[in-house]
Amino acid sequence: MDEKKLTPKAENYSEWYNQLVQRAELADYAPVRGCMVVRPYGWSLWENIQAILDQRFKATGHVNAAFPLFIPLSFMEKEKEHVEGFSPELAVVTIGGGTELEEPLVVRPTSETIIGHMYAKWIQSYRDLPVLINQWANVVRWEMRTRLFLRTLEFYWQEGHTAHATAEEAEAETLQMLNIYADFAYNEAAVPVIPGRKSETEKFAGAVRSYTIEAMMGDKKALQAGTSHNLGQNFAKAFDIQYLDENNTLQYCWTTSWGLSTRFIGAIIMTHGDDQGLVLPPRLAPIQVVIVPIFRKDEEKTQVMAVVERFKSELSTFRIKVDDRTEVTPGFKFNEWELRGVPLRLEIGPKDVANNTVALARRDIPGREGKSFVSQEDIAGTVGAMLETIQANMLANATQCRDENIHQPEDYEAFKEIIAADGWCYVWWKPNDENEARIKEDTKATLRCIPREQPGGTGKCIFSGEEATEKAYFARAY
RNA sequence: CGGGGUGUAGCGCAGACGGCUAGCGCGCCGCGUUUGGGACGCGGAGGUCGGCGGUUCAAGUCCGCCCACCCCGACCA
Repeated sequence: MDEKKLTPKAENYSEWYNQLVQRAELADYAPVRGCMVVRPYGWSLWENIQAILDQRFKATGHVNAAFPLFIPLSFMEKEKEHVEGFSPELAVVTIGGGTELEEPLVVRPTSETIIGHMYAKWIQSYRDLPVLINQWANVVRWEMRTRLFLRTLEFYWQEGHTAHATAEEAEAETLQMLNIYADFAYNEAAVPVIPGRKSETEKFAGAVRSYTIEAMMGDKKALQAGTSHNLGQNFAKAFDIQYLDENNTLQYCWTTSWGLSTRFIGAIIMTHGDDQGLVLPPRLAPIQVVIVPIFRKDEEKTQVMAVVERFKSELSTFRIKVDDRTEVTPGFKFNEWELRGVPLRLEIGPKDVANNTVALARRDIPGREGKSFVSQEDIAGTVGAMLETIQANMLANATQCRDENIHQPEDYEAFKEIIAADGWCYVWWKPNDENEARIKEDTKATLRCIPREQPGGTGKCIFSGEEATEKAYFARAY
């Protein structure tokens, strides 16, 4: 067994994922079961995700704030579905400073309740609306089975919470944020997600309607990569979030919440990663370009490093790293930066100095085919264009892979075969909780989403055969 | 929480039927030679063998209990 190589995806996908996350230094296991340490490289990736989303939230009128980690247990119990959904996975603090607390505190699994409580204080009039707040925070959910980034007891995310005067406004907000997530996934992460609505059984505990962006991982399992919920007046009624309208009538607000977490890093890994390791989309990569100088003698070193220095200043608008370590060979560095998913690598050696060239190796195309020699002239232009090409190619590859694995079976037998072979099914569906549960029992597949884009017309429900007006995606999921 | 597996150096592992100073590869430190796809030589450092208890002249090794982690299921962003 070659310890230098990752376990191939085809051999053991979970093992491939676990090794990759740790060896690329994205995250490590914490001394507490189910918890992770996000290492600097992984956190840097998260910071890039944060920066882009944060900018888009602000561009749509949202502001950031910070709410407490601890929530009175009684708050969680005020909204019936919410407490039913979350009580099994709450971490509860009962002792503080050595004495038993009068009321236990839950470590927030999400912040609808405590934010709802505050909104009730802050909102008096229709003039106070809408309230558009986001927070970047950590939350805790006591999960049974955990995996780095995908499901840990504690994870990092943003949660937006808004309050509106009308149902229409709340729905528009919910969809606006879903669109931001989908656009982010496509255009920044090169993850071709399918935006859609969750079924009754899959929706958020306490929501009227939940929307999701669903992504297909390399093993064809679905991953919910972001969610946006229309909470209707459920939380407004539970927490008395009321306002006086223009006619001096007391009204309940309409609220929403939406979140995207560090799980998205898992989505990036499993959408783009290959047997060499991580493949990061240029727009999000902590390091976009790594420069590997190659030389033997001091004289060569001087010449090579002169070019490297020039590149450093010419490429200053990119996130670059010069790997000038002398204790490892260039070959070692190539493998290491490929493992860590750097989109583009420049190799500069004596031959390049002589020829006024540089070797350009793109991560999205492994091996020799991804390597070319280009002129040193206008290196910034060349690099910029190549990074865009890589970004586009990654999205195209992921989209192709996704579409190749989505099938449209005509009957339930074919449906079961496709699910058994790890495919996704796109089928006519007449909403029915019991039938959905039966499909899950039969096949382990769940209704991932009812996509926003619909073909129109009607068809026969894949399970019941009844006339259905919508199509839905079914797949096994993380 | 059910089923399976694993705990020996930072990582990966080996240590019949108990036996004396616990070993190997990678990594790490030093010196030298190297450097265009995971370099090599020489010399080093590094361990309460997951924990507790038991059996024994003697326990990584046998027995019991506990703990942790991983994988596969049921629940979830």
